[in-house]
Amino acid sequence: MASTRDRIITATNELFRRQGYHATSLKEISVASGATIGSIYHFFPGGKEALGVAVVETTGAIYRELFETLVAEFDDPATSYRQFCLGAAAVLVESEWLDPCPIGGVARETANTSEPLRAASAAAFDSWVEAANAHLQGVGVAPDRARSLATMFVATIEGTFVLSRTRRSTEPLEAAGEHLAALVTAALDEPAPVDR
Amino acid sequence: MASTRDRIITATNELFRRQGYHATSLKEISVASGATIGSIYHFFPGGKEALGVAVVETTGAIYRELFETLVAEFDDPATSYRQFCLGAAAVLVESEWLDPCPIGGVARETANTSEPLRAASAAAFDSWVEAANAHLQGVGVAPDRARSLATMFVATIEGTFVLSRTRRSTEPLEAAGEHLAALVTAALDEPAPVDR
DNA sequence: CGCCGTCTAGAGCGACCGTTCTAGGCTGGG
DNA sequence: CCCAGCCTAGAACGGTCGCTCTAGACGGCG
Repeated sequence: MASTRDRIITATNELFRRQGYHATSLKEISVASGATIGSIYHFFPGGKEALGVAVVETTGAIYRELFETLVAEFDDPATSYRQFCLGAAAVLVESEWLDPCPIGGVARETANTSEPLRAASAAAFDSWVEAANAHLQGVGVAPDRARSLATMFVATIEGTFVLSRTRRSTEPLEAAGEHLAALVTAALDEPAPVDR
Repeated sequence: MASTRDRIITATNELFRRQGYHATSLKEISVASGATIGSIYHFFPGGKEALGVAVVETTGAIYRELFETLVAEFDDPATSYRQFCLGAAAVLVESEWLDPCPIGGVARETANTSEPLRAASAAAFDSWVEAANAHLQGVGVAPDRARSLATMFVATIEGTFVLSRTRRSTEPLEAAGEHLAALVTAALDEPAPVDR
């Protein structure tokens, strides 16, 4: 059985994915994790906000690793990004439309009301952009273009999560996979900037 | 002075943009709008949920019109989408990082917990996709490709809002503007599908 | 065995939540 | 002038929130 701390984080992660930050109470987390309120405050003396930061940091690191392993499975870079979207679509359907990413929700709810949570979310997003940037540069995309495309990738993924989940359709993720693949292919074909 | 009902909706819209659905209380809405709790329940007998639906529907319609007028200002379609992103970036900075779109937050918070709010959010997103779809087909993009690109556009916009706001940077919106413009240009150049 | 730091247990705090209720002002038509 | 209607006012409800506190269970080490 996982440690109490890990169970608290895992349970909180799932509750955030289902209903977000503010709609999730410590009592719910207590019940779902099998830990008492006292245990939660023992491991996270900063209360709900500190627990939220820990969840964001943990999930951010896991997803970064997931991206890196998943993207390394394909020889063609464009295929990697398309498959990433299709994989996310499968997760979305299997989980019955749980948000694949608890961080997006936390970020949206707290970007103007909690600096610790905003900063933790920004750091997670930054690490993903950096991972995609490194991958794109590794396959030959010019540096400035790679960073811009990496940012676009992370933003589009987050946006398609919202759209697909709200509309109960994998169509946005499939469309994003195709268009992101096209952008990657274009960036590989013509490494020079295409500014107007 | 605007009608009480309108003031309630406007105030709620702004509070949702700042802090989301669950973090906004009826008391806050009452103070911000200058209407009493009794008035809120008079105009929205369904309570907070019904008020949320009204806000989503109102904002959804306004933004659809905004898109249509804004996109008609430019002759080159690619420029329209780039300018849309740049305009959103300006709004974001001017409002000191208020979420430009209350619907995305509401959708993310309630997609699995309130069917009326989920349905209203989905309808708003659908109407935007339809507006972009109509615009793209109007400038000569093939139907299936136009719909896919329109979906990608709405998803990317929502995603860049989250990323830009969380990171306190307009960079994601600027990157999205460039890449969306490139996708539109490509769709105009080669109307045939580019599937692998 | 006895001790101590780590972790768990659960009652209880004040504050605030969404909601309901009754009563009173205000306005336009008879 | 009166009165019926729509709208406002604000107290009050039960419930739940995040959080604090004290007490005890557990296990490794001297």
